[in-house]
Amino acid sequence: MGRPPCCDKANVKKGPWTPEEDAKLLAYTSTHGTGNWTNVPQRAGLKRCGKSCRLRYTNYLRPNLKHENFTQEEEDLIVTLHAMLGSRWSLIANQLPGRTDNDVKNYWNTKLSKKLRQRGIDPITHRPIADLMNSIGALAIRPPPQPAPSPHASASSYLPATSLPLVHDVKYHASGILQPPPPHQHQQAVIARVGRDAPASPDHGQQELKWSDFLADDAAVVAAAASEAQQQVSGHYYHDVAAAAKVAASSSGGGGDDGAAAFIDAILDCDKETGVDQLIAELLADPAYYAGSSSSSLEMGWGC
DNA sequence: AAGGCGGTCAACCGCCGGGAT
DNA sequence: CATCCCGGCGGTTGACCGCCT
Repeated sequence: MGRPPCCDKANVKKGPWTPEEDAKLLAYTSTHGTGNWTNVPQRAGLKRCGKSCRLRYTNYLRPNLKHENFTQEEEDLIVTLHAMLGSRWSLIANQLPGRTDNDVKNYWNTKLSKKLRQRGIDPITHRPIADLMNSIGALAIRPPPQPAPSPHASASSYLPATSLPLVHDVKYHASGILQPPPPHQHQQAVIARVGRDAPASPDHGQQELKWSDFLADDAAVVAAAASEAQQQVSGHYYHDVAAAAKVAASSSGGGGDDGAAAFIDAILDCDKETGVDQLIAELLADPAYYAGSSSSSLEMGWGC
């Protein structure tokens, strides 16, 4: 059973907001602030649901919102963050000052996902569609699971083949939109910006980034994925995040934004708990990993 | 000129987490 | 501890607009 409606639907206006309604809402919020949305319609003289008022304010009327088109830099950041965070639009929007989660979500659904598809990238996994098709084909003909690996077996046996790059996926889609600079510099620059570009949080009701909120879920997914070596796609996704966080941590020099730092710390903690940190360390030490990544960009035809 | 069609985006819906009681 | 209520979130819808035939 879901929550009961927050207001009497029969007496509530729906649909597009009129300039008069906007003016009333703005006048109210400018003098009384934005607390307790349930009471706002009544006090502001609006026949709207409180929820509708909140949405109108946060998505359209709120000060400092940008209403112009997304810049190339913003596009790049959205794609990169989507690869790391998935459809956690509010988290992504937090990294784009003046943009709302609704803005980012709409822009992704209407423009960016298509753009990626046109470039041969699957917008859900952020991997080359050709690689995905290869993976599906490989899974279909893969022999039954082998007995448990020996204690000396390389951790990379749990990881995707080198033809399925890990953290480099971030570079993939980013460079699909931007003119790609040299791989490692670009990769670090984009990821490091997640911390640097955190909003200045002009109001006192600063919304603290809760990066760790989603980590538990992802870690659970990863743990399951790690236990099933065949489930390479989801495992791969987590490695993207963890490895990207390591890159960000190493490039940030340890200081910087609290939210991003907490995010990175939480990921590193998860790494230790799940043993993924060991896997990544071994992976990064494997020359084949780099060889695989460099060829992938060329395969995409974007030529660095 | 008009109807069809697809793209865009504001707004709504229902679920969830967390604080208050 | 259970329940209620609120704010927040992601997914979805539908109105509007421009382009094409």
